[in-house]
Amino acid sequence: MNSSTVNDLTRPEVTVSPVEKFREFLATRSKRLTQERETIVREIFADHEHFDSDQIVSRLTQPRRDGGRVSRATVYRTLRELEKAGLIRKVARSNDREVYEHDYGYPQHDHFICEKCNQLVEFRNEEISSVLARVSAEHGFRMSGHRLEVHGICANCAKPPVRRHRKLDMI
Amino acid sequence: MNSSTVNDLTRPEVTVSPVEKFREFLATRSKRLTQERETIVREIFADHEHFDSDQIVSRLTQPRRDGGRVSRATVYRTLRELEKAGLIRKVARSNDREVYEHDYGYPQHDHFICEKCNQLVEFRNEEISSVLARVSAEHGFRMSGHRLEVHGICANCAKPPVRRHRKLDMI
DNA sequence: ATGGATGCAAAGCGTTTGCATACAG
DNA sequence: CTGTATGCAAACGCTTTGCATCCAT
Repeated sequence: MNSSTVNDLTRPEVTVSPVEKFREFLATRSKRLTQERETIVREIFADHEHFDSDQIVSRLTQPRRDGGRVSRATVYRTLRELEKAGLIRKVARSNDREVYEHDYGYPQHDHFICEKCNQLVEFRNEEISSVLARVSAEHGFRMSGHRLEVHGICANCAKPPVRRHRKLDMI
Repeated sequence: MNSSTVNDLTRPEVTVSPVEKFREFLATRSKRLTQERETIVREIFADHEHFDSDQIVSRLTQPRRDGGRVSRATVYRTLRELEKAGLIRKVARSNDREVYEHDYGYPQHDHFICEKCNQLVEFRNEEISSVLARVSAEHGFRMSGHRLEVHGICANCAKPPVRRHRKLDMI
C-alpha cells in the first residue's frame, strides 16, 4: 500500500515515488495532485510495460475495483503533464500510435521494433550515447536526448513457423 | 526538361529518375503512372528538402503554371505508394506531423531536431550503423533500417541573439 | 473561498474512404 | 474496352477544448 516502496527493486536509484515526484512537479506550477491524477500515475507505474493513451483510457474509463474512474479527457491532459514532468516520454511510434514508457528512474535504452509483430524490445548500448554526444558536439548541437528505433524482424518472428506435426511425431 | 538527368550531381549513384523508378514499381503491381502521380513525384524530387503531406497538398491543390492540379486525397494516396516504392520515407516526427524525405539515391544519415526552431539538420556518421548492426546481431534481430532523432538546440538557436546595433556601430 | 481540475460532448485536425466519373494501358 | 485512379465530401480515429460543475489547497 505504501507507494513509495513499490518497484524499488527495479528502480534502484529512485528515492521518491512517481506520485511524489509528480506532486512536486505540480507544486512548482501551482497545480494540484487530484485523485484522478494519482490514479493515472499509479496505473502507469504499476508495471514497466510500454503503453499508449488508449490503453490507459480503457483501463481507467470503466469503473474499477478501487473506484478510480477517470475520464478520457483527463487521461490525455494528465499524460501531457506527466511528459512535461519527465515521468514518461514518447518512445516510438508503432501502428500509427505514440507509445510511451517510463522516463523516471530507468537507465537510457533504445528499441527494436518488429515489423511483423509490432513488438518493442529494449536494448542498452553505451556506445550510441557517446557517439551521439561526440557528433553533436562536432556540429555545435546541444543534445538533450535522442529517440532511436531500430526496425526489422525480431528473433521470434524470424524463427521458422512452429511445426504442426510435433504431437504426431511423438506418437 | 529531361527529368532523367535532373539532380544527377547530387544523386551520383542513381541512373533512373524517380519518376521512372516509380513507374517500374507501379508496373510490378499493375498500377498506373498517371499525370497526377507524376506531378507529385516531380514536385517532391524538385529539391532535397524535408516535407510533410500538407506542404505537398498546398502546393498542388491550387492551380499551377503547368496545370497540374492534384487533389488532397490523391496526394495522400500517392505518398503512401511512394513510401512502399522506397522513394521516400518517414524520417521524423516534428510538430506532430510526420516528416518525409527522399529515400532514393541518397546516403544514409540521421537528424538533429532543434527544440527551439523545430528545424531538421542532417548528419552522417558511419559508426552508428555499424554499432546498430552489431547490437542487432547480438540480439538476434534482423535489422532492416533505423530512425534516429537527436533532440536539443541547434547551433543557430544556441547563439546569443543578434545585436541590433551593428549598423550604428559602422557609422 | 477560489483558482485549478473534471466530465461531457462537441470541435479539431490530419488522414482515409465510398462512390460516381475519368482515363491509362 | 476494362480495370485502375481521381475528386469530392463524408467518415474516421485520436486528441483537444468550451463550459458548467466540483474540489484541493
